[in-house]
Amino acid sequence: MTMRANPSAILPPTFFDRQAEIVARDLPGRRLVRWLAGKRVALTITETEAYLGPHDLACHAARGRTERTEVLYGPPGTLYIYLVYGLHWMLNVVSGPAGYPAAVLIRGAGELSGPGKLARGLVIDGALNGRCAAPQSGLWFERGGGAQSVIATRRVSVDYAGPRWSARKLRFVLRK
DNA sequence: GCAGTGATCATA
DNA sequence: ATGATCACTGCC
Repeated sequence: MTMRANPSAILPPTFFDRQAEIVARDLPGRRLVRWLAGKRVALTITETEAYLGPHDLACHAARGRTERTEVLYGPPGTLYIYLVYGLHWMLNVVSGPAGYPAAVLIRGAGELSGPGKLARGLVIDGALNGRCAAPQSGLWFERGGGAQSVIATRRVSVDYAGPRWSARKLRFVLRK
């Protein structure tokens, strides 16, 4: 009989109830856990990006509350998963208080480098959109080491947001 | 360098 | 209904 997760290791909604920038900086080094075909797959998060809210022109919420962005307004720890370029699913976690539309994009974990490859590798798609990051959804986060050194850089592919927002160092990469 | 791919959203 | 855009990837 295997435990799906050590309950005390699971990052609870309160972990995500902080500014997206703080959460994004805190996640590298922690574990992304996926329950797949009766097996636990746990990968160390290597790369994240913060999308700060309606004022952040790179954030989907900057273009208003729509059917797609609705889950961004949900409680912290909600999964926001959407398709981009018709091909790639993006895994995000809603951060900050309920009603405030901000999120953290998980860009890499384990050997999976790049958000599209991460989702594909862990069999993540729109079926998880709007679910809570918890064992019952089959995808959650655990403490792990954390607190290792993290490098902040500019976010990828957000030039459309203009120089002010594309210049912000809101991408966080685990230093090896 | 740039094509593929289709949901989403604004415009009408 | 139509067209532009896109938080990417893989191949040239």
